Amino acid sequence: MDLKSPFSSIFEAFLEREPIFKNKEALRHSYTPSELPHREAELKQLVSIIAPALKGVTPSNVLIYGKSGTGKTIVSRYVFELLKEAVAKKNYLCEVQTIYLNCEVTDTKYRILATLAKEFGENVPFTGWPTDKVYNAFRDAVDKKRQCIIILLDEIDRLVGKGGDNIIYNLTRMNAELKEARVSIVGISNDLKFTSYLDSRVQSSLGKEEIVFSPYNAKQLEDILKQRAEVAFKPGVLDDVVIPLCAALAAREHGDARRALDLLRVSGEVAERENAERIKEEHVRRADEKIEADNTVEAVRTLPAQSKILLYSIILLEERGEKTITTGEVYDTYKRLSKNLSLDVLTQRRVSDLLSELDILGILNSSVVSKGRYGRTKEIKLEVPAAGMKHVLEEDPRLKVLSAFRLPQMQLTNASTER
DNA sequence: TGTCCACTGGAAGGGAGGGCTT
DNA sequence: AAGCCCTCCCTTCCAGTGGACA
Repeated sequence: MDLKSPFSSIFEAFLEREPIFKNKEALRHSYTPSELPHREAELKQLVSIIAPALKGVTPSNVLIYGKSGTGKTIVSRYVFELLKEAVAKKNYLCEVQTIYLNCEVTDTKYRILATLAKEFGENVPFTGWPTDKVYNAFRDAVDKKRQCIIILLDEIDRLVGKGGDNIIYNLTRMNAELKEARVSIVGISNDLKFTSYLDSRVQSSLGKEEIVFSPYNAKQLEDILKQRAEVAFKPGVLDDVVIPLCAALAAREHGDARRALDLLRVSGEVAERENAERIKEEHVRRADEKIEADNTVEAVRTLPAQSKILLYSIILLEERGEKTITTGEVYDTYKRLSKNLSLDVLTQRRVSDLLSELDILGILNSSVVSKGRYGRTKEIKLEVPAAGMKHVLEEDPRLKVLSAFRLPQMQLTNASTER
């Protein structure tokens, strides 16, 4: 290849460009900074609850509440790290072990017990054993020696209603069965009302101590961003307005520090892609839009096939100019599309659940309305741009043929459902 | 005032799919 | 291979309901 071609310098130019970032990792959620601004009080509170473990006294169970991005996880993990360091330094009376579990990932009784048991060297399969057996394996493994186990259950509210409340009960009652070891639970929940769904015995045992993380305000978010920006960016690349703007935009969303960090990082990426030397207000604005759009596209792309068809049905109805879209209409259209694709047709009951899931994802908005004599139904509105989403859906090879599908024209009378 | 529509949403349970033990 | 167990997705059944209409 002729290296004098006009493209030959493209890579060099790319490499020579002064990057904006010094260490982008500092803006990731997983990064643990050396200090946690505006969370000193919560940190001390948690330390004071857990510290007795070092003296061989079983710490009370703790529940930590707060919305997403208020620093619950990072503070807890930070405290766990401090605890580990303390244990490593001195020979304390009691051995202390900490375990972190995210209940969004590990969301069933079986999986939690299996993960815990594995943590203690037990060989438990992904599935197959009766849950009691896994529990026994875990309990016996823990009880082999005198030690204090502190289990951090992140997003503990995810366990409720999936049979997982049972596991919380088991874990909180476990000490009664242990001879040598002691177990304490630290639960982290986004949902303030979460305990009300629990058995009252579990409620009192789990909520012995409670710590509430209030949302950050814009000023506090600014401090956090400043601290991270110092590590993440080269000096002088940030316009003065950038950090306050990121903070303000994130504060609008219940003071979510994660959102603020994402915003700052994506702003940097947008600027970098444009070969800009500094990050300016416009980059932040564009980053904000990009994050929003990316989130929904990703959510839609990863939907199961049936939900995609359902969403496609709603888009078609909206394109046809329906002012109000009801469950019945969606189900009708969905049936046609599914038959068109020779896929199984789910029942209306199931479809109703899928619609609720789409609602929770923020892809659509449904509200139950009563039309008097004409029954009760959900009124459904799309929360995403129809045309753009149609495109995303048609990317799915299974749905591709639907681009040729045409809905019959709107009828003047409310035709009853056909079979 | 009662009726009745078009659903909603809870409960129970079936069965496929994964994986174990004996 | 047979007999279990767990999870996920789904169906079936059904009581409940807000409000327009007769």
